Amino acid sequence: MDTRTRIIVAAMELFWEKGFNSTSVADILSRSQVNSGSLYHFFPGKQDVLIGVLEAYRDGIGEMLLAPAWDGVADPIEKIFALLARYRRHIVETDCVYGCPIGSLALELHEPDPVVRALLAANFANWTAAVEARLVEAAERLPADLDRKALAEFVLTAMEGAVMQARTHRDVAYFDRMVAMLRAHFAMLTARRRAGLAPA
Amino acid sequence: MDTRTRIIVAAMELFWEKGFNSTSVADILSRSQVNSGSLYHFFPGKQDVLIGVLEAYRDGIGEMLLAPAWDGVADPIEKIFALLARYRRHIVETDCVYGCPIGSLALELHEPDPVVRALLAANFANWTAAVEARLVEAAERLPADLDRKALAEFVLTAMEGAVMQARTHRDVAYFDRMVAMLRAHFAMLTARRRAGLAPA
DNA sequence: GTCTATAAAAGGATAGAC
DNA sequence: GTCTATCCTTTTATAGAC
Repeated sequence: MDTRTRIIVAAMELFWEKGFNSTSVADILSRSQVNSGSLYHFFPGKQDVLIGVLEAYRDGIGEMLLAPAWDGVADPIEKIFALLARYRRHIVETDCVYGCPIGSLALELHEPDPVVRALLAANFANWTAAVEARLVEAAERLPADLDRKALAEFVLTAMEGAVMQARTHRDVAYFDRMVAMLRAHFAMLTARRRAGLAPA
Repeated sequence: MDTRTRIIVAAMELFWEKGFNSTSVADILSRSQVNSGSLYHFFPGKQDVLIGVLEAYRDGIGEMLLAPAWDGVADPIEKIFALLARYRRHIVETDCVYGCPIGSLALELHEPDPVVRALLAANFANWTAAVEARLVEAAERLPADLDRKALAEFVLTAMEGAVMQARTHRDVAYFDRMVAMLRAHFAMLTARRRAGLAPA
């Protein structure tokens, strides 16, 4: 693994574990086994390392997140819940300290520069686009007048909020209850489609 | 206003504007017009100022948040949406940089000490308890088998997630679409109650 | 309880040889 | 591209007079 990549990987881990502000450049150097001079050769400053990390998340969403989550799952709506199940696994495996790396950075950085903010937004947009595509695949089971973009975003916001609650309360049950509510929401939508009713 | 209160108020504002880690003790001293010696007379350290801030939020939820939001609103379900409208106003008034002060701290602090974590959890618990109480008031319009605690938490998680999205994209529309989805959810629940159907 | 001065450490970033 | 040494600023916290 080349030096630049080692730095990005180390920073990715550290920003996720401790946040951006609580991670020092010394932390990154120590974990990546790189010297100060090398890091500043590749990156003008700490903020540019963050940009590299956010680009890596953006470019890796398919391979790192979606593909593993959807392995062996064919049904489009089940793919959405399989994605949520992936987050549940992260929560359990970290004893409920898991935080979505993008969501945590989005709330930690109060005055991000435009490039950073755009990358955070792009990461969220890719996530919802992937969910929205599954809703399009399942179109015949959902109400014809459904706002698919809004529902895809709703899944993301519910996931982010639930991760926050599970983490704060140190209890996966908060995440599970969110999933149950979303399941109920989808059940009511498909019921509405089957009944051929006008919008509720 | 006494010194201790001035410190808490200044810190409350600063933690909300810049976050905990990005606020220095010097920032708090400057805004509150207090000297170093006085601050450390009242608080052992910066973290204890945070504890004071979280206690103030916890003790002030009724007066600072719920009462203003519910002024002139009688219907229990509308009170829930009036609370969300309050957040919408904050978002608009801050040009979409608004972040929920508790939610932001919950994600920024990756290894909070037990007292801080418990206070964050207590703040969330009070919020959902207030929503849950409105759901109890509206019980006759909702399905009998509804998990009211889960729905109250769902409202909180959706709000937190939507505030995150609106802020990251710098666009209230993300918040508005979440509210529309929640409205649809409530509409489907009340329709289910009126139809007297079994759980979807 | 409040004031000023300052200690002690950590942080981001740079210099310059190799 | 990599190495070591180091500068400079910021930050939390303390000392001790009043």
